[in-house]
Amino acid sequence: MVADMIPAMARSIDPTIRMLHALADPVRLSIVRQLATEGDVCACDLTCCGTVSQPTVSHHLRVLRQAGVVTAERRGTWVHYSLDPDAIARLRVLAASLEPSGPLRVTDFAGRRLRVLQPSRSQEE
Amino acid sequence: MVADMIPAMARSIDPTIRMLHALADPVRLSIVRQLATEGDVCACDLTCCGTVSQPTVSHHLRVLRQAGVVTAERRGTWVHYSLDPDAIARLRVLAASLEPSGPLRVTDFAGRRLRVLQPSRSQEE
DNA sequence: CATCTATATTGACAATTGTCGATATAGGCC
DNA sequence: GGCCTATATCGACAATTGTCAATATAGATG
Repeated sequence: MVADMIPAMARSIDPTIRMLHALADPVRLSIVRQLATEGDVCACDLTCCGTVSQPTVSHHLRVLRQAGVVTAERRGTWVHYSLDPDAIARLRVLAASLEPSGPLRVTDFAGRRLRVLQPSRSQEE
Repeated sequence: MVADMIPAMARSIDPTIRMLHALADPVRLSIVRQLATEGDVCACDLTCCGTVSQPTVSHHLRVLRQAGVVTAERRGTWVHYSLDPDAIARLRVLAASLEPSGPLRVTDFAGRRLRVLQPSRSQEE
């Protein structure tokens, strides 16, 4: 119905991108870390401990939900959030797939490096 | 000198956020995956295989460099890019810290769940 | 029903982002 | 020096994002 209104990142086909994007925000990563520590947190606690407004927290929780990072369950008036273990597993799999010893890694040609230069200073920072 | 011109995300204090943000783009994750597979790739190969222009690839490589995800070394005319193993290690550590069995995890109260509701349908998707 | 609290949505805005064409820089080679 | 190729930067633009105040919705309780 309102499918055309879904933002591009939310409708990105690659769930890994959606997960990374959801995690790549200070407020959202803070929420995720709190959920990882405390396991099951009421939205009101997430609201109170942050530096941003309640609608902003609600917005970030929606982004996390749509990315599959968290799940929500209503308990009466309150809504409790938890990390989705599958999402964390996907993150671990991603890290493993990028690891130098990863399954698909083709080794670079041994010792082929000619010299190592830092990228010219002016462009960094 | 031009310090005021650095975008907010690039000067984010949390290197984890910078790394996640750098990975949370289709073009950049594609580059990172190619580097994970092939190990050491010339920028010209990254340019040719993509669907975006050369300046765009160069821009994304800069984002990845500034986030510490990749390193660059010049070999004559060419610049070869590699994944920074430290960045991948940081990603693995992050995944581990979010894992349900993670070190800081406080278990949720056993069996305390009252009921499980999907968030109201209209807001998802 | 009315009222209260918790959470979500809407609408607006400034800031950031991804993209490109044009241009600049750097290195190799004649 | 001049020329060629590879890469980076610049300038501009549309699209997306994070944020808030205001409002709406949902559930509990009187």
